[in-house]
Amino acid sequence: MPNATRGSNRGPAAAPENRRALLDAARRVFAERGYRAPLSAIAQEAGVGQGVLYRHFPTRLDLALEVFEQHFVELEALAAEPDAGAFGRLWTRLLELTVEESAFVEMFLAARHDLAETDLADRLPALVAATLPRAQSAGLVSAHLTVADVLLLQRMVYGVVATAVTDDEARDAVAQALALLDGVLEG
Amino acid sequence: MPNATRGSNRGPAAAPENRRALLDAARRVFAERGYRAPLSAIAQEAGVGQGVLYRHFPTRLDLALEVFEQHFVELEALAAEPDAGAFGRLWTRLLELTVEESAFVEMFLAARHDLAETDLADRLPALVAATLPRAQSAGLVSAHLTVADVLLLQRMVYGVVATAVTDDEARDAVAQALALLDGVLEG
Amino acid sequence: MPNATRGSNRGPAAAPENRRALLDAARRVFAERGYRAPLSAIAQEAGVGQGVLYRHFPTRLDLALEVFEQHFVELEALAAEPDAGAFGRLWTRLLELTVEESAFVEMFLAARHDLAETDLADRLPALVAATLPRAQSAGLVSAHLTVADVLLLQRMVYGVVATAVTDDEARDAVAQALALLDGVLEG
Amino acid sequence: MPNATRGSNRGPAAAPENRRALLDAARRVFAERGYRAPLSAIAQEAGVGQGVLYRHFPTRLDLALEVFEQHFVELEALAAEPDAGAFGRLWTRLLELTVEESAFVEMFLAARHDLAETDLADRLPALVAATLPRAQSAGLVSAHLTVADVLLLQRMVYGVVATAVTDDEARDAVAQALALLDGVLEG
DNA sequence: AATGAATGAGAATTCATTCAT
DNA sequence: GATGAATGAATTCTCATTCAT
Repeated sequence: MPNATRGSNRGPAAAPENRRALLDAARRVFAERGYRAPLSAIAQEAGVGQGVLYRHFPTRLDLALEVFEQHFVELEALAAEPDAGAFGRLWTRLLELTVEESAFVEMFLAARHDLAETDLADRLPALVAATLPRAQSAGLVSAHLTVADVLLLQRMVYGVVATAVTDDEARDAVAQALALLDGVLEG
Repeated sequence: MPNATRGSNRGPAAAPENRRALLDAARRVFAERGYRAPLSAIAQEAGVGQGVLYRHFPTRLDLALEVFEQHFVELEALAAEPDAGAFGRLWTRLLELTVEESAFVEMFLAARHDLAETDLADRLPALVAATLPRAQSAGLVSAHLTVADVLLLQRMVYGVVATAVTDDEARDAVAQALALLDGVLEG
Repeated sequence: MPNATRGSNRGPAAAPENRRALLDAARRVFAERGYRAPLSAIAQEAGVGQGVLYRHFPTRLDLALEVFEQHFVELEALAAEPDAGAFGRLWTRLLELTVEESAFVEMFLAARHDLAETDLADRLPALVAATLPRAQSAGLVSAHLTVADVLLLQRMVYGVVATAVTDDEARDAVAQALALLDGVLEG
Repeated sequence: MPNATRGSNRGPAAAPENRRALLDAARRVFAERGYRAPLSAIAQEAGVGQGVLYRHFPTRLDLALEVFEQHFVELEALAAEPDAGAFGRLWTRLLELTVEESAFVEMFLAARHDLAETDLADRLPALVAATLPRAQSAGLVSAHLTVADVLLLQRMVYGVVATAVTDDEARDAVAQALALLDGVLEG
């Protein structure tokens, strides 16, 4: 019979705050210790009990999905802009995310199999499909490039980052890779 | 009183055999259950006690390194052939390994940080450096390609495989990626 | 500023209704998931907050007692009828309860030790004592049977039900047991 | 990364001793705290680590089965004797077990559903079937009694014990129940 | 008086590692 | 040198209970 410890029960009002703290903690902990880090570490880092974590995010995947979600929201906002430059900005931000948030990469890799059941995999293609044609019409991107090609290019950049030893090396290697791919991307 | 075969303790003579069995088991288990599979599973699969595993391979990394080693030996044999086609065969085999032994990819990713202290990272560049020039002289490969470029291309293929959902998808995606990269590779 | 219906807090007026809902939920949940089912499941099934459950029933036992109480009220009504057949109807209903509400049996077993402090144990004997003599005078039941015997017989039926694998088997086994006991019960 | 604590590793030689200690501890703990007692309590009571418990008995049921097994071995020994009195001695011991080891009763009840997949349920009937006819031929037991009847009678005694408040009350109540059943059992 | 989130202790399970034989 | 059992810390998940609102 667990004893609820008398102490700082800040009541339901703390719920949204706790949720936010958990997401922040998850991002930090996943980044530092990998996607398989103990959930208890995340709860502790967020300064909440284990139960709160489970209430807000029943599974590890729910937590990961929410972290992914935040990034997707940002990308979708970029893709929603109607001008021809939207694709370019989307692609740029995607590369930035890939390079800067290498934990995001690792998390995605680790969660990949679990994610199969979600629609996450379809959201990025949709964004590319929505923006690529306009960029091609405007002559900003090679007309031969398909949506599948773009996604493949991103996966290739992914590989460079994933195999990089340090963040700096990742940055340099991606730059070099993009130089190699120059002819492929541009018209 | 020689009373050797009590139980299944086959004595010192079995050491090399055990070592081999452990390596085979490690490859199978890593492939099936990932690099983080329990070491006990490997010992069991090899049909030896846990202690034997620890005697031969004090850490998980030692086991992984040895598995990598076997692949490197093969690649080095390919690179050692003196003809202009050596680079092509090396590259082909490298891609095969990347695609077919996806566990190898995962293992490498998982062990990456631990591997930083080893010389594994330098051996592949050495092989490329030894074979690429001959292939370029023979006009088989674009003269603009550097050793660094080749390694980068391999990492890109890596990314495609690492992000693939299934082995089949990996194969298809790599084929498509290579088609995209065609202009880069060939003269 | 009366701003009552914020959320679904229906206020004090809902108290009796909540109590009833909790009892119904408790019966259902105990039946489906056993006496050790999480209290939160009962609150949820009742559609009320956890706090309400604790307000109405401070302990799991209070909840169980109340469920028992409802059955006792029914049995006491049967025993209150003044005719010679009252004992027979009481006995019949007792057997039905034992057989049909197997969760009731389990609950009683599980709560048995806690129940020792209550007067539950005395109420059934009282009902038997109140009705048995009239049935014996009318020659409906063996004159040798004591109140203690009847209670013992019920416990024996209990044992048959408690050890039954399925409800159907319980029914059959009780019938067979009663056949065995025929000579004991009747005059 | 769990640290194996340096300490009292008495080596494999302790295995049988540990197994015995675990069984004894299980019997004690089940008796005192019920079949659902924490497994950790059993390991502690036995003076071994949790892992040892899991090695010897992967599931709670395995532990319970082994405890049951010990009793069955005893009963089977009784039933194996070829004289007409075997049934009587089996029945007597069965009642003793039912009464004296009330934890055994509780354990059986609690494990009942898990036990469905085992052959435990068939072993007791087999013992009765093997001994009852001889007792009947010798006129020691009513010729009308079937194997099913005997098992039913045992379940009825079971019920009496299961619903008893104390061990003493159980003993008295069983005696009284057997008196009631006298006519049923004897010829 | 109701709500429902927070708390954290408890229990099950898994493994890396050690070590007696 | 091999065996395989022992150890126990670490992790996940569950709930009884409290309490701010």
